[in-house]
Amino acid sequence: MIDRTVPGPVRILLADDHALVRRGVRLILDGEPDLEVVAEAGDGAEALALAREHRPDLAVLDVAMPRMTGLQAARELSAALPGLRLLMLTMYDNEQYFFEALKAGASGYVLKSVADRDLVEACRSAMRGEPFLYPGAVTALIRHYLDRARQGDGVPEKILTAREEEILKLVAEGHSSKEIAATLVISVKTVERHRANMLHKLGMRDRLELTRYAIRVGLIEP
Amino acid sequence: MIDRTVPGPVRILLADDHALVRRGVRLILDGEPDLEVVAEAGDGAEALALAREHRPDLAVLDVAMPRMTGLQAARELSAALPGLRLLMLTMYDNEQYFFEALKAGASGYVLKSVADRDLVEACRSAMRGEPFLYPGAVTALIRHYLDRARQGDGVPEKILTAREEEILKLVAEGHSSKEIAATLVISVKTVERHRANMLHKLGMRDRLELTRYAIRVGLIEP
DNA sequence: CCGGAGATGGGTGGCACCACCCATGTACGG
DNA sequence: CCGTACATGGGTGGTGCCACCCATCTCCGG
Repeated sequence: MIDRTVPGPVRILLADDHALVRRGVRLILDGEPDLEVVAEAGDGAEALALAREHRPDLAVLDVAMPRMTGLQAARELSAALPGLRLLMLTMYDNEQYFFEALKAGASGYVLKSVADRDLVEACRSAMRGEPFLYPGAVTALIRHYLDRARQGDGVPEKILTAREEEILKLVAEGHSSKEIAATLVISVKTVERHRANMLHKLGMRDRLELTRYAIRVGLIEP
Repeated sequence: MIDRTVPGPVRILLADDHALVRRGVRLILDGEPDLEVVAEAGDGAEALALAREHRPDLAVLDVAMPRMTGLQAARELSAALPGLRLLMLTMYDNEQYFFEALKAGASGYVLKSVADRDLVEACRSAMRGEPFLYPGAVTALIRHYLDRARQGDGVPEKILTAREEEILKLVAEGHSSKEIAATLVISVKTVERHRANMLHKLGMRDRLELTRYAIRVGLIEP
């Protein structure tokens, strides 16, 4: 554990599939004396590898990345490097994914559209162990709390399981049940079973609606 | 017209809905002595207004922006400010889109994923009146040229007809052929005919791909 | 230790989608 | 005035999606 009483700069791992965004984030963060980007990853898998290598203090992760999403990466990183702080960076102000991010162990959630204003502060908050919530997230949090208080029931519950999300991603990318079954080495019926469960859970009618949902929540790009 | 024989820095209008991307692009461009960002817009409409106000030499436009897409903005800007150079910035390496950009009057097309490397060079190419094409675009261009050379016909022209676009919108919103037929007061077969024509034109396989296409080009929201 | 949740797999049937085939009418430009 | 593009409509057949039904196995928590 790094001795935070005599702090050097916070060592940051940056993961985003767009070099341009990485460049912007790096310039913003490296402009601060107490923050330093030590590694850049272009996808979730690379982030995981680089985190193991560089042991950063903080990981700033894009939610939507190829191969492994930022949320999956966050879960893996949490498990692999327990002391690591996590900050999610996203294009979409989506309530569901905001809660997923918190559950995946993220300390904060910053919208790309306002990131130039909030990002540095979010990093510092994360390192102090405090959550950082952009204003829209606070609104979502309050609305969600009120909703549950009104209905009187329990925790937000994860809408989709990890396996379902995996299959949703493939469905939304346009793969047929047969293709997905081949990819995951399971039967077509199981793929259809998962897809049917998702349709039921989300109150949707077909894979087209699932696709738009996946795009909305940032699981895939159009 | 500015006198390019005694050039000051190229005055650039930057339009992207993500402040973070704008920040990155601005830092990259302002780091060059011959380039200067004079205005930033968060969407296409704002870009149009700022272009009228600042009369920049070059506009760097994100393809996907809220309210008015970069392509729409490019067309409007071309019409409003004939001398203006245009450079499109995009997340998607999509052939169709790339040709739309060229048709909208863009001098170049740069992928965000490689923009930190290519962007400055693309700006200078645009100001010299030369096209800038990232390698993938060159490949697409050659393939397209060969396709047309083989078939012996002319310019790409408008991809979809007005009626097709109308039907695409409904398809992408998730309506079935029967519903669309009822809405437009035509037969189911005609709807299917139009849809099949679109699939053929765009080289796609099913309505799911059509949906993503519609989202990409800003015809509908996810 | 048992119940629930999750992942796995199978069968049947209806319907939408999609790829082929065919045709007619209109409008516009060479 | 004729060809081409566009919109219209019909038929046939294959395949995938989706809604139902059924089951087994594992894992975790009460």
